[in-house]
Amino acid sequence: MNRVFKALADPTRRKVLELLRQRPMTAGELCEHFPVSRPTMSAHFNVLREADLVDARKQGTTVTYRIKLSVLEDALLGFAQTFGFGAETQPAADPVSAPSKGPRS
Amino acid sequence: MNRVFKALADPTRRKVLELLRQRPMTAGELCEHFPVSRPTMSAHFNVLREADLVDARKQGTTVTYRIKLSVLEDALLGFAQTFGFGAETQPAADPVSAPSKGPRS
DNA sequence: ACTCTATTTAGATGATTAGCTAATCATCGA
DNA sequence: TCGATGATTAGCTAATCATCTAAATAGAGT
Repeated sequence: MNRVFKALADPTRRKVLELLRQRPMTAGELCEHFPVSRPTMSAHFNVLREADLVDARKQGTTVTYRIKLSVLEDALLGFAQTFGFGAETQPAADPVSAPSKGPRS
Repeated sequence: MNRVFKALADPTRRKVLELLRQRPMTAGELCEHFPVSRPTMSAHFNVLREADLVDARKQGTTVTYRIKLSVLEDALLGFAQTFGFGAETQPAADPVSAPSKGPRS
């Protein structure tokens, strides 16, 4: 869980997660949204992957990243509950695990 | 909001917040819970204060820290809502601002 | 096999961070 | 005013971090 908070500490990584919330995206596609080099973005992806916040799937030459919403939810709401707020939750619209959409990890 | 997430990135600071959730505590009192030097803790307090997550009140020679639950809640749940979870919330039990509970200033 | 494209790895650099000790500041009680 | 106590500031080191360029890896198409 420490890794999750560490991962969330960087605004670039938070924005990556927000982009992935809309739909899975390839590394290159994600890179286009940021003014930093590709290797830098790759490093950010690594941090997110080590925090288990995203899933990377290689298809041919491209890598598609997919947010793992449940991991984010568990960390965020688990922590929130420690402080007494955010007790009740509904699983939320999940473009990844939604039926007949993307394959789940 | 970036400062909040930066502040939450350190486990010591997260634990400080959890301690302060129970009741306001003085700097020295908080220090007793951690195996690091007082100046180090003082630096952590600064980070928390700059993130507006705690309020410091000086009374004589001691400084009492108090969590600002609403700031934490806004950041945490605001971010959570970006991802679709944690939509409904109740303000949560607040030992600090609750009437006739903890020693108020 | 060659080449083009997508992505990651290697290696370097400057900035930030967490930690320490020693010193300072501020307040209280005698 | 002096000395003790609680807390912070100053100044340092070691480690981590975000970033870069250049090079390596891995498929796909010709």
